[in-house]
Amino acid sequence: MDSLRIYNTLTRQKETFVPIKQAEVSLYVCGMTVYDFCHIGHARVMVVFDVVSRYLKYLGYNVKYVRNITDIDDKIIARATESNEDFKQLTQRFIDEMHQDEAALNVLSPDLEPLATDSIDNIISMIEKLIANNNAYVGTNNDVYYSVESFENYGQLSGRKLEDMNAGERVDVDSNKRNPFDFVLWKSAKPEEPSWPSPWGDGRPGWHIECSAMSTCCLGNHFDIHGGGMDLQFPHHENEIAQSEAATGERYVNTWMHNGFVRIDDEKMSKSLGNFFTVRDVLKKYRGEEIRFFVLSSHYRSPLNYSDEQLNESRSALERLYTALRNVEPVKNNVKSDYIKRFEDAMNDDFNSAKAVSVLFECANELNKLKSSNPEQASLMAGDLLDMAEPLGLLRQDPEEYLQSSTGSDGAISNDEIDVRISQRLQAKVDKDWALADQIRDALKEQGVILEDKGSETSWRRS
RNA sequence: GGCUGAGUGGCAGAGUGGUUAUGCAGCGGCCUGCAAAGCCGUGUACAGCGGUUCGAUUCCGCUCUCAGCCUCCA
Repeated sequence: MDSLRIYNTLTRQKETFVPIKQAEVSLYVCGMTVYDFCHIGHARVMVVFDVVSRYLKYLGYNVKYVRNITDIDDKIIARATESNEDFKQLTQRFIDEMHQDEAALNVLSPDLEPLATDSIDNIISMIEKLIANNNAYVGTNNDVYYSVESFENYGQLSGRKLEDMNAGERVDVDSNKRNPFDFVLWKSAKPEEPSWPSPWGDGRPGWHIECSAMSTCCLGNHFDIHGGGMDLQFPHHENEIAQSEAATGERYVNTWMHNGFVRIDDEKMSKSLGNFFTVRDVLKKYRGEEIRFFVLSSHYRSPLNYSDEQLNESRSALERLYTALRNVEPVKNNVKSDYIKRFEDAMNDDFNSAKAVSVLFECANELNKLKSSNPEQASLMAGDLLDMAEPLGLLRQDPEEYLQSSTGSDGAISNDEIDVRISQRLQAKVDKDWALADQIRDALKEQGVILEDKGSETSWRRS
């Protein structure tokens, strides 16, 4: 397989990826609503699309990656009221926190991170177009609604028909709407709520319109890839298509990508279920790269079960890869090796990172063998390994530093203390006091430090 | 009720119409003072029932089970 194929939710099949403009890719991903810390589900979106963007660049595309920030909505207003804080202050705080989590996961910043509140003008003009085109109407309560019946292809993405959906089964039907599935474009403000002036009175944008406005503004009316979590398929992305295509008269997006959920005990991790772990929490016990590896160890569309066992396995797996890279000077390999080809085959098959990662392990095995027998070849092999890891955002750290870095646990023994213990043990070894040497080694092991003797030298790592 | 998707060895997780995934764990060996790391060897997995086929875990049908969406959620 020599060209990239991507599963398109719109057609429910893998398609050969052909960008609209040669050598350029426009990518939009629905980002966070910033009223709380990111959880592992958010981490998955960030990592998955970071890899999509990195791999497209690896293939030589000039990528424009936009990921929006939703910084105005009901939950933000509610949370700001709760904490008696200006909503802007609240959202800025969590934007900063989000950036910290991203950095910990080695997620590169998108090229653009537009804010909904910076896009009010675009949102208003898009709503005006929709009203002019008879795709939207002003309700008796002065809210502006999109009329789903006015858009012929409504339901194309989620594969559902208006008549098949059970309106009002779980949520009261809003009597201001002409059709229960009509959705809000502009919501008029209650007293004390943040608001912006508009032709329909003071208010704020509805949830879906911001993404239509920001994506088309940043990437044009018609762009290549739009991504997000599975749960955004309906109604969010369905509504984005309806709004954008009705407003611009053009095809909106070619390829829709949706990542699967993170689960806890076979149940979706979500805010509403309350069964979520924040990235911040998990970083107390695991390295960011371990979380990243965990995310990439399964295909992005599959469910991903979160558990300590899984994270522990990711830890062991990364240890193996970094250990292979120890004591070898990587050299860029100008020949495309078999490993690289197989890696690309895997990634070209709808970003199959799980399969791609397995190639890294085979490469590491080869590297381990070569290290003693053929140092020059080993260097090239290490170069290959790092080249493959790059688009995955893995193995970017110095092996020794990584292996000795903190695993997040509090109260860990310091590097200096470890050095002291090791020199004590080396003396014991010289004295052939094996009992003492073993005792020191066992004690360090209890503190998460593994010693490895090589001749008269001892190296260590945290595990 | 409608619409998706999934069920793989002890665990996790790819993949394939007939041949080794990969990682972790286990077992045996080499190495080591002993370890660790590494290397070598080692596992008759593909929910069930039918069908197509010379041959199916892989294709088709049915059944069962699970998850997701139809409401805010990545």
